[in-house]
Amino acid sequence: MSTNHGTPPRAATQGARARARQEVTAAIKDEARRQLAADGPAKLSLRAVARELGMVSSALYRYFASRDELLTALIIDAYDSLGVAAERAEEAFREAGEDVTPARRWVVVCQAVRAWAQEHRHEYALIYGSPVPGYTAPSSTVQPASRVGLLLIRIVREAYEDKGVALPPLPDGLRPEGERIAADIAPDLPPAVMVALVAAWAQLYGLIGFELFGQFNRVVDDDQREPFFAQAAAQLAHGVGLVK
Amino acid sequence: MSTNHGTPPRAATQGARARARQEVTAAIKDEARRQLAADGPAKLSLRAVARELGMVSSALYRYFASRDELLTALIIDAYDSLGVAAERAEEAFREAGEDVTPARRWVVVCQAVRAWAQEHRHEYALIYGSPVPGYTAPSSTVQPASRVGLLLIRIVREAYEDKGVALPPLPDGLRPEGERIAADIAPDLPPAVMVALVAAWAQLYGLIGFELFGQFNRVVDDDQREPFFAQAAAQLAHGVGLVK
DNA sequence: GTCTATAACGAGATAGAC
DNA sequence: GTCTATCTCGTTATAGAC
Repeated sequence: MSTNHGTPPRAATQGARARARQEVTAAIKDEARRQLAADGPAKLSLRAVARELGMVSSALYRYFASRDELLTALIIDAYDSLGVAAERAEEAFREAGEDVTPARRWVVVCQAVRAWAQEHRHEYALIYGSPVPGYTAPSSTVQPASRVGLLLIRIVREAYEDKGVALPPLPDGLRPEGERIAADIAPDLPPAVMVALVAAWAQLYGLIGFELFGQFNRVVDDDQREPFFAQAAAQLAHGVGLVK
Repeated sequence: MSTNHGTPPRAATQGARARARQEVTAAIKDEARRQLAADGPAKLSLRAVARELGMVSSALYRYFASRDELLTALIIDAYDSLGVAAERAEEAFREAGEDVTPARRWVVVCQAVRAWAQEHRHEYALIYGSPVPGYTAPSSTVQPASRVGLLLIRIVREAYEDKGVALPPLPDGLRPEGERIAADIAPDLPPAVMVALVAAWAQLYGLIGFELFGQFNRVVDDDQREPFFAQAAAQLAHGVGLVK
């Protein structure tokens, strides 16, 4: 209701404050990510972050109420960063590409996830690695965590609308669960597709995690991992019914 | 050169010592596994293990030269325990089962791995979860780590010998790598089979890890996870060319 | 030879008084 | 916000019991 004529106007003052707060928040998270890379999430300590930033530990509590809350912020940031990377890659491919088939879009998304994981291995470990002892993720992480999954669903859905999806029917025992998953997430897709999609989604992270965490070390040559992954991702696309 | 007539004979004496040593070693590892479950591998502490056992920390060094060596022992034990579980399940199925097809044997092994992972979630996290910060596994872990993989290869090989494997050829770019993997691990199998096998192997752990680490929480119903997994494992079998 | 206990070092975290 | 006293940790040196 009150207008503001003064200098500096209230909006600017609040803006400046908000900006400062945002900068400190960002600095805290950056330093926390550095410690994540060095010592892993289990040893993340508010005190150490504060020390490194030249602050006193109590000052940090103005920005994050607890270590767990800082962890949650890092997790949400990681999911969002991964989601944005995947979405951008898919969009760029769709806009620039010739030969845009659903299967190719699927592979592009898989490759984007793999690339992000390799550029952010510690954040990847944070969200898809072992759970942090003593920490349980709050429900605010659920939505960011689903971004990549929803993108994959969108690709399959559009292929399905164009009749570009072909899958054998589900075994009877799984039909009800397939219907439930579909009802929850993508009511327009048949149960068999949803079940295959959830499996492919998990399998994608098996491929990426094995490579990232060294399980391929004496198995797949370093310079062959990219084509190997592309082949496996294409097989996953086939597994959810996307035709070549 | 000196013979021993006394009682107890040397063999028994050594046996007793060796047995005592083995018992203490086992107690140390048991307590370490307990701490693994409570605080994760990053916080595993020799001192805490010693304290809990009523020993003094320096005494532990008679059994493990360092904290990392204790970790290595736990890792090797976990791989071996998992390998034995998978091998036993497969053997039991082969001996008792009617309808023993390669695809069914494959699914049985996958289910055994999943069951072991759920009964030993912290050991599973140790070997297939995020790497432990500051620890790099020595080469002595490589052989135990390959037990399950070799079992899966054996199943596919026997199916291949019976012409029970059908796979499309590899894309040209991956053929050399497929040949290299085959030459290293299973020279009698064609490159396309080996590439598909390595991918399926990684994907299996994606399924298991997602379920274990909570990624399926709002996606697959608790009581439907077993049939869901069985279906996915059967699809993996199909992916390596095992026919129904 | 094999084991355990004492003591210590250097580094880091933590709690609380000020 | 600072300082200090008190913890933990991995690891080693040493001495003595069996």
